[in-house]
Amino acid sequence: MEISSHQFHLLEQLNEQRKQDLFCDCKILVEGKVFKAHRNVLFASSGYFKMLLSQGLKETTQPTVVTFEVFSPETFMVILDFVYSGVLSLTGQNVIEVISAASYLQMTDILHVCKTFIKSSLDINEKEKDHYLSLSAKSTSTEPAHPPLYHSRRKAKSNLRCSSSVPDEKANPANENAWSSCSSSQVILQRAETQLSKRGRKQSSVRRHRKLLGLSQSCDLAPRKANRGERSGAGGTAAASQDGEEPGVDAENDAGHEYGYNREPEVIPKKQAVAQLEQDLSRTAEYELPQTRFKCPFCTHAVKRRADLKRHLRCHTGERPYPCKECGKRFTRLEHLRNHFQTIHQAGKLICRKCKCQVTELTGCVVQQGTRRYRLCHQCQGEANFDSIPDDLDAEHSPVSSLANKRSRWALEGGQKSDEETMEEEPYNLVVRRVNGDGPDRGDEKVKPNLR
DNA sequence: CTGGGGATGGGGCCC
DNA sequence: GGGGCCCCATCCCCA
Repeated sequence: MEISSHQFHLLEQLNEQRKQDLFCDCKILVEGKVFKAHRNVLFASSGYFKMLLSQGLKETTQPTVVTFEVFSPETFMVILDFVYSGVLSLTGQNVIEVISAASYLQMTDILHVCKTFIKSSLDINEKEKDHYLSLSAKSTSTEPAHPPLYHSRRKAKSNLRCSSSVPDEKANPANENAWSSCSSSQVILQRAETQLSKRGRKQSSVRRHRKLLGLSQSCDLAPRKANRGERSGAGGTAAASQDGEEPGVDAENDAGHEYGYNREPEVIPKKQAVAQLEQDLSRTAEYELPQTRFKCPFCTHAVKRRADLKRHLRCHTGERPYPCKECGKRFTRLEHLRNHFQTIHQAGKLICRKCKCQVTELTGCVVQQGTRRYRLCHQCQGEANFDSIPDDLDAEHSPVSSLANKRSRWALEGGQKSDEETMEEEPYNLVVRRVNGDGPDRGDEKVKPNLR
C-alpha cells in the first residue's frame, strides 16, 4: 500500500528541520551569507554537490562548508527553497541568475524549467502586447485625448491564449507552483515598472536606446562576463550590481529586486495592476515606437521581429550553439563563429601581422601559433626565424582553404564535436606554412608568442 | 599608464 | 524565420 503524501510530508519535515537548523550538516556560504542544509538532500539534488560531497564521504563528522561567489545569495535561496519544497520562485528578473546557478550546480530539473520559462516568456510577451492593445483601445474609448498606443497590423488574439501560453510541465509537478509564483499580474507589473522607468525617454535613435539600457543590460552582459571569465579565471555573479548608473536605470534594477528576489513575491490585485498599467500606458504612449513589437522579457529592449528577439534572448540565456571546431570556443551566432574561424584559425586577413604590409598568397606565409593562424611577409618571417609547417599538417588541421569551401564545411558538418574532443586535437605547436610553393623550412624552433 | 589595434558581441536590416 | 552583412560598442592585449 502506497501513501502518496508520504514524499511530500518527508520533504516538508526536512524543510522544517532546515529552517530550525536541526541536523544541518552543511554550511553554504554565498557572498558572505550563510545557508544551512542537509548533506544528503544536497547530494540528492545537485550534481555539483554529489561530486563535492562524495569526495569527502569519509569525513562525515565535521560539517561541510561550501563557498560560492558565482551567484547571489538571493539566487541560491531560490534554488535551496526549490530543493526543499519543490517550488521554484522564478521571475523575469531572476531567471537568468537561476539558470546560471543551476547550470553551475548541475541541477537539470531547474535548467529545464528555466528554459521553458524563457521560451514561454515570448508567448507571455506577445500576450501582454495584445493585452496592451486591448487596454489601449479601452483607454482611448474612455479618454479620447490620448492617442492609441499601438497600431497593430496583427489581429488581436483572444485572452484564451493567455492560459494556453502556460507551458506544459507535467514532468515536473513542482513547476506548476513555479509558474503560479510568476503570475501574469506580476509580469504585467514588471512591464509597468519598465514602462515607468522608460517614461520621459523618447527613443529617437536606436543607439541612444542602447545607451539608455545601461544597467538593464547588466544581465545581457552576464554571459559575456562569464565568457571573459574564461580568460581571467574569475567567477562573477551573473547580474552583478553596478552603482553609479543613471537614475532611470536604477529604478529598473530596483524593480527587479522588488519583484524578482522576494521570497514571497508581492501579489498585487489584478485590478490594481491593470489600473496602474493603464495609467502608465496613457502617459507613455507617445514615447512608444509603434514599429517595435517584441519586447524582451528580461530587459527593456524591443525589436520588430520575433526572430530578432529570439537572437537577442541568447545574450540573456547564455546559449552558445556554435562551437569552434578548432578551439572549442562557443558563439551565439554562426557568423561570429565564421569570423572567428577565419581570423583566428585560417589567417583570413591578407596583412602581415608584424609589419602590417599587404601580403598575397605568393608574398606571404601563414604562421600557426597554437590554434591561431596569421600571415607574415617573407621579410618578417625571415627576421623572426620562423619554422615552417608541412603542407600535409596544414591540410590536416585546416582542410579548407577557400571561403567557399569553408562555408560548405560549416554547412555540411552538422554534428559538432565536444569541447573535449576539440581540445584534444588542438595543435599546440608553432609552425609556418609557405604559400608560394617553396619547400617547407623544417625545424624545431618555436615562434615567439604574442606577435602583435 | 595609455593609446592603438584586434577580437568579440549585439543590433538593424536586407535577402 | 533563418542566414548573412554591416555597423558599432566594448573588452583585452600589447607596444
